Amino acid sequence: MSQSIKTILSLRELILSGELKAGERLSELSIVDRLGVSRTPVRMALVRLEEEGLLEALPSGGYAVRHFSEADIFDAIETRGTLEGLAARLAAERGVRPGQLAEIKECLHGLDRLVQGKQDEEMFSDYVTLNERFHQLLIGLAGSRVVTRQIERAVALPFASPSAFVEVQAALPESRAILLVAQEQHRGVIEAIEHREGARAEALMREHSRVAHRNLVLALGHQAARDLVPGMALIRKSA
Amino acid sequence: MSQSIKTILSLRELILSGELKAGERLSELSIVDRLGVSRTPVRMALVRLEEEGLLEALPSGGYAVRHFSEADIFDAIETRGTLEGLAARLAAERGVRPGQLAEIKECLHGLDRLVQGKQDEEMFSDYVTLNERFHQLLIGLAGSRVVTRQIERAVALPFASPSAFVEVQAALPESRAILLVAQEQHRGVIEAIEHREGARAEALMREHSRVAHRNLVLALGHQAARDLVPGMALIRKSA
DNA sequence: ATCATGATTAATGTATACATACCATCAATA
DNA sequence: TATTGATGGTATGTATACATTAATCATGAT
Repeated sequence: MSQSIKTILSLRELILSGELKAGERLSELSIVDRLGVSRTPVRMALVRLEEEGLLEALPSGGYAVRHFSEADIFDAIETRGTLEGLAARLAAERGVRPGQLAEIKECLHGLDRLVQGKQDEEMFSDYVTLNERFHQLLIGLAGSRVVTRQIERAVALPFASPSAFVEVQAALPESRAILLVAQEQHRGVIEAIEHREGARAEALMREHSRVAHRNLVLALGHQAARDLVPGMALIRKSA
Repeated sequence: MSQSIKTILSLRELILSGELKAGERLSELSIVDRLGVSRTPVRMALVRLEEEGLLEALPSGGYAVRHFSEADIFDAIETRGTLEGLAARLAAERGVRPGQLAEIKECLHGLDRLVQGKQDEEMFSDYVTLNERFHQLLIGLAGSRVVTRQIERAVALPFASPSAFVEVQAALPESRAILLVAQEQHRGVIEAIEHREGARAEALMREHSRVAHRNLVLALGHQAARDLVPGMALIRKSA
């Protein structure tokens, strides 16, 4: 593995764990000292993490750990929902190949089995995997490199991912109900795409993203659940 | 001006002008020879242009000039419209400060005066400036850093910008009609935001982006107009 | 006391030497 | 003849020395 990749992974971990505090300026040399690689891969990692949204470039040069408000998380989720809605609508309007449909339906049935089974840790872990796959496949149904790329950027933020709040969900009493609702939305979107119902597909996908909104609000209420939100270390009350 | 910035500007120009052909692989050394800067700023420029969407990273390392299909342009415009629609809806739902509203209304009236005046080169040049400003201000009305950032990325592609097809438009017989329609949409969006009509604001902003769709189709028909489309050198029939 | 100005320091920006991985070409052997 | 291996060249990856710019602090004058 290259030094650049190693540096990206290490830095990302340091940021998400809160070891590097939000707002903190990151000098290249301090990272060199900390991680033991030269400035070149460090610079590369800083650029990539800025692109990812974890860092912000300072006007005078250099980078600082970005901080987010609760409103930012909300907006990131809304943005993802909007773009996934676009993907779903395009898929419905343009039609999809039978093979693709079969593939995502299989994924859908896998999720069905999980949701109907008993809820233990393994189940939530499998759910995350299958859920990510579902969203990935759905984006693929739109058949658009441009849209795919844009969504990839939108979900790069740790709390914007479709599965960002599943861990939180697992700790909530409402978890089964939420899973059932989310799965019904999965089913509906595929049905809408199959029937070429663009508006329905879009609306459902948008609403689906609001499951994350709800989980966010619930998580912010329960102190225990807060710490399960990925990237929570970056959240500040204001700004 | 830094060497990195100079390299980015030079490379972008070479790519958009078609001097570097779509699909062509760019080795760092060849650029070093061509532009007379060292590998370090060249590498930085390559990373930034990949982020911008003009280059694609090859699996084996290195970069190639990206190429686009007509469908890609279409999707890029649709993506921008969707995100600007999101911004308009959020602005309407959340409300905007009177100062902001006054500012964009002033911009709107400036556009009014231009559209009603006679259409010469200077007018189209001013139109591009004011139109960019209008879109910029509108995005600001949403008051969301996350949404702003996402839109900035979406319009980075040369043909995705709100003003990408204005030059084309100027060369078309339908240009006055198109300008009038576009301006009516501008007016309607602001009115909708002012009246807190989220759905209307979103729908109008989406439809507004389809002015670019129409201009694209018209441009592709007229051979003379084709060359006025920014980034046309990157367009290939397939892929 | 405050502001300005200079020196000092520390940061990023740049160039380049060196390491390494990949690819193509050619030769040798099965 | 085909396939495999060795070998060279060319690319990117990395480290680091050097240049340049920006921030900071101290010192002086107003």
